[in-house]
Amino acid sequence: MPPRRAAGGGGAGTWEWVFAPRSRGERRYWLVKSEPEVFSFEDLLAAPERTTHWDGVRNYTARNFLRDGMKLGDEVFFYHSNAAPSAIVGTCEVVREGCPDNTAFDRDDPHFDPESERDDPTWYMVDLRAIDRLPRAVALPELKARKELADMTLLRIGRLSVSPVTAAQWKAIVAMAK
DNA sequence: GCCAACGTTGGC
DNA sequence: GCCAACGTTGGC
Repeated sequence: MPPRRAAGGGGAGTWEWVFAPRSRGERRYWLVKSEPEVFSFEDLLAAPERTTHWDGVRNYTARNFLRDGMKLGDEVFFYHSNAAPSAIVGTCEVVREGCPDNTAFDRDDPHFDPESERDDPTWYMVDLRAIDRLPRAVALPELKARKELADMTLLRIGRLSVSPVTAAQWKAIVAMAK
């Protein structure tokens, strides 16, 4: 069930549907954002094994999705933010589940966080492998125009860089991209 | 624990 | 470049 409200970190209960136990073999869906100027879907396709660490996320709600929500084989939309147009452009899959984000321990990394300890890490990442470009990018205004996507977390919480997607939303968007 | 100030994200 | 949204910080 999608969230009733766009509440962010607030009560843990808001995100119960995301962390609820899965039925056997159940696959779930997600969306990650990246500014194409920084790291684009093309960059992911060009990466070794078409895989990258999805690190540097410094928001607790997003961290919880990375650490506890995303499981091997889950599928993930790749969204270009701050782009012209901002759009969902490709799909990837989770190839490694949540593990500590080492960039938080590196003084020279822009995402260094002195509060995060190696034996009790604050921040987590997953590994994502590109599957494919969408046949057609689906731009933000198109998403907003669809009634059945009104509850989509991407549209509700603008600042969240990792967000859940329901199976119905996934299906609708894949159909839009044809 | 409240809330104002501040910083960041990201659409436009 | 502006600004709305909202998460985070810190004073009290």
